[in-house]
This record gives sequence, structure tokens and C-alpha cells, in this order.
Amino acid sequence: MQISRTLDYAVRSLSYMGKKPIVTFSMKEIAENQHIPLNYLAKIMRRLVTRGLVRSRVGPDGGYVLTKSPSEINLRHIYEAIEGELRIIDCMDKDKICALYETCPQLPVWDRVRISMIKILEDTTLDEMLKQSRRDLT
Amino acid sequence: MQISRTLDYAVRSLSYMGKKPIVTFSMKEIAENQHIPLNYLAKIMRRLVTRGLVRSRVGPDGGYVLTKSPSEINLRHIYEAIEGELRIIDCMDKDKICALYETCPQLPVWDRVRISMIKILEDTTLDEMLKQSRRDLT
DNA sequence: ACATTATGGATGTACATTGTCCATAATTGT
DNA sequence: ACAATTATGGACAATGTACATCCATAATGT
Repeated sequence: MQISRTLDYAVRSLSYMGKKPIVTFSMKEIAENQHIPLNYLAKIMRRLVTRGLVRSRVGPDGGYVLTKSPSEINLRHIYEAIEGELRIIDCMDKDKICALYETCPQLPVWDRVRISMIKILEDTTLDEMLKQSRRDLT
Repeated sequence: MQISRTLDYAVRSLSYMGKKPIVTFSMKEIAENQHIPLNYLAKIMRRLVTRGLVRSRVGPDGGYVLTKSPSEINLRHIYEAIEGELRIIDCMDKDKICALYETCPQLPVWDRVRISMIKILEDTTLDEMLKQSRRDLT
């Protein structure tokens, strides 16, 4: 039940960018600043680009920009860009057992967990994350 | 963000036992009934025993019994018996970066997720899981 | 004594995550 | 046109760990 390091990288990168929403950041700058392996960050940014969270520009002075304002990007967007749809349990052994055993007693619970988690992620915008962390500083 | 198969096995096993709370079940019966590899189930049961969720007896007619009634066992107990304390994020690169970067903007969110998840698990007893699944049948 | 059952350790395997390397394409300034 | 810069994309390697298997041993009941 752990967030992947990859998602952590993505959130960190976008948080970093969120501080100056209009600026273009080179992959190199993000990588160095956030201590993320450059070539690995490349893969991550690719997903964020194809999912429409950031725009990219090749060439000198190229890099990445947020497509939306930090108040319009929430953690669910980021999560799903990286991991796909949030699933807590995969109904293991689907074909075999689940058919055999009436209704699985677990599913409703994990679904409640899923729903509540999605709600929290959805309610948390990049903007708020940043505001909150600044507030914590004082 | 997935439940481990191991936890699934544990929940399944305990659910199975919860239907007849006083009966002693052999590992073999549980394994066959729930389609869990016998020797792997052994490891799982071991943890449940040491965490006090079930009691074991060696020898003929031996096996496992729940130590508490299904209404006193909740999913948090089971989760923690198998996985240890619930953690969503591990504050990666602890020593290096987290010191550098003010307060991590992510932590509060993941903590909210953690809290809410723990609450749901705590609120769900074995008993209720079973009742609910029977209700779904009709 | 024997059959049954759990315990404990050692070991293996398969798979996904994470990370690395490199060649190429796009863009910009000169 | 050229050189420098930057992202893109594919292939590959390392690693970790969850899941599984095997076997020898200890406990217990008949």
C-alpha cells in the first residue's frame, strides 16, 4: 500500500513547476533541483505531456510548462496520469474463485477505500498543496 | 496502490473462518477451500498467530481458531498483522532531499489518505463484512 | 508407535519498478 | 547553413520483493 517512487517524482516535479506557473522548465533543471535521475524523469514527463498536464517544447530554451493553473490541477489528475485508474484490489484469480464464492466479502470495503481516496486526491489541488506547505514553514 | 495478494489471502481465510467462529480449521481445509497455496498459507497463518488473531493447535484435529469473535476483529487488525503499520509514502530519499526542501508539500495529503483509510478499515469488522456479503446474495 | 498437523528455515522464481544509455528529431540563435 | 541545445523514443540492465515451493522437524491425539 505504497505510493510509487515514480508518482512521488511526478508530484514533486509538478509542485516545483507550480511555484512559477508560466515559466518553462528544462528537464535538467527539474531533475537537478528535485534529485530525480534525468533519463528517468524523461519517461515521467512524457506521460504528463501525453496526458495533457504539461506542454513541451524541444530545442534551446525548451522544456516543460504547466498547461493549466495550479488551482486546476489536482492530485487525481497526477495520479491517473502516472498510474492509470486507481484500483485497490484486482479481484485476484478472477475467473476461478470469484465465480465460486458467492459475493466476495472484501470488495465493498476496498471500494469504500477507493472512493474516499479518490475524493481526497480530487480535493487537493497543486495550488493548495503549495499554499499549505508555505503555511507550514512559518 | 494495490492490496497485496498476501493480504487478500489473509482476509479470505479469516472470512472463511468467521462463518463458524468456534470451529477449528486445518490449514489444508482453508487452503483448498480458498484456493491458496498450502505452504504459503502456512506463512500467513503464522503471522496471524503471532499477532494474536488466531490460535493454533498441532496434531490430529489441530488447526486454527479465531481468538476473538468476528465482531471484534476488524480489517485494520488484519492489515497490520500482515503488512505492519499502514504507510502510504515512505518519505523517499529521507536524509538527502527532505532536509533541503522546506516542508514536503505531499506529506499532508498522503497523511489524510492514510487516516481516512485506517478509519474505514477500523470500522469494518469481519462480522459486518460477512453480513454484508450475505445480504448481497438475496 | 503411528498418523496427523503445524512450524521454521532455506531457497527459488517471476515480474514490475526503477534506472541507464544512446541515437535521433526538433528548435533556436548566429 | 551550422552549431548548440533540448526533448523524444527505444532498448536494455539492475534490482527488489512478493509470491511460491520444498523439506525436515516438532507437537499432539488415537
